[in-house]
Amino acid sequence: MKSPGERASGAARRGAGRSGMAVPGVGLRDVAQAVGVSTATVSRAINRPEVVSAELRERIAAAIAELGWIPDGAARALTTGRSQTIGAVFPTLGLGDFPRAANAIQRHLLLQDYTLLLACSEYDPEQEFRQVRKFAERGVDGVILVGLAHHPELIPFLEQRKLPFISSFVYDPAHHGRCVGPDNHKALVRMTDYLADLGHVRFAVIAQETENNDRASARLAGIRDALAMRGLAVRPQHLAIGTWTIEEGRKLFAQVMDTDPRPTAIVCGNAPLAIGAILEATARGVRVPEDVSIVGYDDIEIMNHLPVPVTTVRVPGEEIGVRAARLILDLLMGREPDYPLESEAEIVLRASSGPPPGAAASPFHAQPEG
Amino acid sequence: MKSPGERASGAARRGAGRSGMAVPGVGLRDVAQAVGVSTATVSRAINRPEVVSAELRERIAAAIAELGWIPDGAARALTTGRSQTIGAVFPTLGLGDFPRAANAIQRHLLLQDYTLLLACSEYDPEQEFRQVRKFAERGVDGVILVGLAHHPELIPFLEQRKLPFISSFVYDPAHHGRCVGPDNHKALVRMTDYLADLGHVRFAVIAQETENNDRASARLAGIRDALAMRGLAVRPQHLAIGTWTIEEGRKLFAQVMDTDPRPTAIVCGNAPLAIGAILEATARGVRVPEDVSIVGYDDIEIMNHLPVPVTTVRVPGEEIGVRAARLILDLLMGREPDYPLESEAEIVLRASSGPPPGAAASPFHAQPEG
DNA sequence: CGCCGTTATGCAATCGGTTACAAGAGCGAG
DNA sequence: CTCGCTCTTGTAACCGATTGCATAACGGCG
Repeated sequence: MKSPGERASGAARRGAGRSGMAVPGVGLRDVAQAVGVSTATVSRAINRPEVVSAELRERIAAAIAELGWIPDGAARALTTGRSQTIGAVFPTLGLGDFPRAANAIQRHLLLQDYTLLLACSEYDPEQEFRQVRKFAERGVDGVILVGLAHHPELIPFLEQRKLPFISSFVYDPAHHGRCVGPDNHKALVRMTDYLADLGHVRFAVIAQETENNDRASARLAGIRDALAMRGLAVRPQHLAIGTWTIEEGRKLFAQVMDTDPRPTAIVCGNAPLAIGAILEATARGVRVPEDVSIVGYDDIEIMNHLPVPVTTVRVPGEEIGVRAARLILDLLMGREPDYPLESEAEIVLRASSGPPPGAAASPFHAQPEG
Repeated sequence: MKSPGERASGAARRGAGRSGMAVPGVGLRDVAQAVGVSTATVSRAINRPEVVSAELRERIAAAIAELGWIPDGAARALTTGRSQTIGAVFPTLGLGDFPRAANAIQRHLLLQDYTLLLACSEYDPEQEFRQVRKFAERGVDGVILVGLAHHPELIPFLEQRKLPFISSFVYDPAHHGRCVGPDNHKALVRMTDYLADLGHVRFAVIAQETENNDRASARLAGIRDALAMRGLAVRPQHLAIGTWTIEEGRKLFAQVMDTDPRPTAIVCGNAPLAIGAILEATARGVRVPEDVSIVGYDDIEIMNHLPVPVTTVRVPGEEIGVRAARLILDLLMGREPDYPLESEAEIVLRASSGPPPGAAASPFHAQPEG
């Protein structure tokens, strides 16, 4: 047996070599040996260059480049206790601003030398919890969730393990510092007010299932609360709940329009539903906005290009993604965030909304408040 | 100094505790101690349950649940040389079937206890390479790329490190076993043949930049080759290259239609371009397909719901995702894939394509070949 | 000329599991 | 009763980096 002092160099030590290593055969030891210094010095040259003499630093850098060495993340994670990794669980990547935000998170994390682990829950809290446990196992340093409603054991799990986490796509003052996004309730209050100010009184709502989806639920509540302020409410037959496909939007549009009295304004809870509603309307010869106003949520590109461009709530997905990344890192480092956590959900006015049928077109009807 | 034998239990040993650990204060040692066995036994109970007696296995499982222990991925990765992690670099998540495929990959990997690291290259080979290097640093066991065209150093880098990798969304017999997806060339040959069989001779193409994008480039080549077989070609003024937005689709549609002679068929290289073309056509009062046929690529939901439903190439994103996940794992394990690697790109006929203006409508014109 | 503070570097323990090898227990056969 | 085999479990080295502490080199100062 060799004494500890005379360990063979990495390259020689591992024969056929385990597969799966970052750089088969090249380890920190080999770099150290090549330069003629200890591994400690090489390690310091990487992590705290200022404590290593300039000349040595250069020789080490040269050797690293020469050997093509890449530090082993697992070993590093083991000693430092940080994996430089953040996990995010999104409901899906096929809806609204989620892909944009995911991309933004990933890009921003990379700038700070962090890597993103991404998973989808498909709106199922069980699955979300499973994904988060997997992340914990992989040793993520923090977790980005979507929304505030989760599996009952999820938050305790994260807290017990002291894993920092934030909620995105949602802002709630009660959770300040732990969430970034728009205030969904406020956004739909404003949208509803805008429509009501145009004179609408018969509102229909086409929205996603609100169970396990606090954002959808906040939007619905926003509509209801804004209407209630004016003594109005959504008739049961004007409330249609479904998924997030265009197909569904068409179906639900038909459903709420086949009622008496008909609604004069339809608020859609997500982009595909709004697209479906608009397309079904044009297909049926229902004029938008003359016969019925239709508004959506999420301003994806097509909203502005449909036969009738759609009035919608614009959620700044890119901004939310970047802030989510910043916030989780700040939380991790114990820094105080110095940027707003609430994103403004802007109401983008387009042709799909107008005064209700029969109302005198006011000369200045299309100005939303604030 | 303590002798090795009398190491304190994990919980007691670490005082204030490093942050960032999966389960602060609970380690394999604590589980072992709780059950009164060695760490080796606990480890075996997890990894090779069959060698541990049933009774003990149960007590260990109970203790693990009791203590809420989760194995530390970094430590495990360090010793085993595998991180149970796969990295994927997609061009973007905002186009076509990419989100669907990403989701499918992730879901399938999770079933096999693997975790997905996801990044986007934004069609920039430099960035793709950077992301892959980052993945190598994180110790991924394999890499899933999109397409066959990459940074010149990317493949050598992966090969040098013996990192298994595959290309997705592309099938090329020359790379059999290392790619999954449709044959882009073949798909567009078929689409072009279909249009030519309808009687079209003046083709326009609206497509993405082909530099750094071998799939777009294969599609373009498919169109050209199919036309050449009939002695036809795309006029320079009928070839418009752009990005992948609806806006761009509208612009390029206008561009190729403002020519003389006009094309009678327009082949679009991706979904947003096709959507833009269709919408611009209806906006301008150009009748589809009476005045011009328009076909697309990727069958995302909206293609079937536009004012004129779009004939398009359906790429099975879900299937590609699942197969990509399977293939990279098979490669990793040295297993032979027992499922097809080439995905059929189906041509979905819809209302946007028909005979060219002036042609006698054949009674049976809309049947594509095999 | 010797003492001491700096600065640069090396030594070796350590992170938390995994696994080769050793060792003990139990059992049937000779 | 002993030998040898199988079945379980324990011992301890090891993965590849990080980092507290020790040490060496150097220079300034009294």
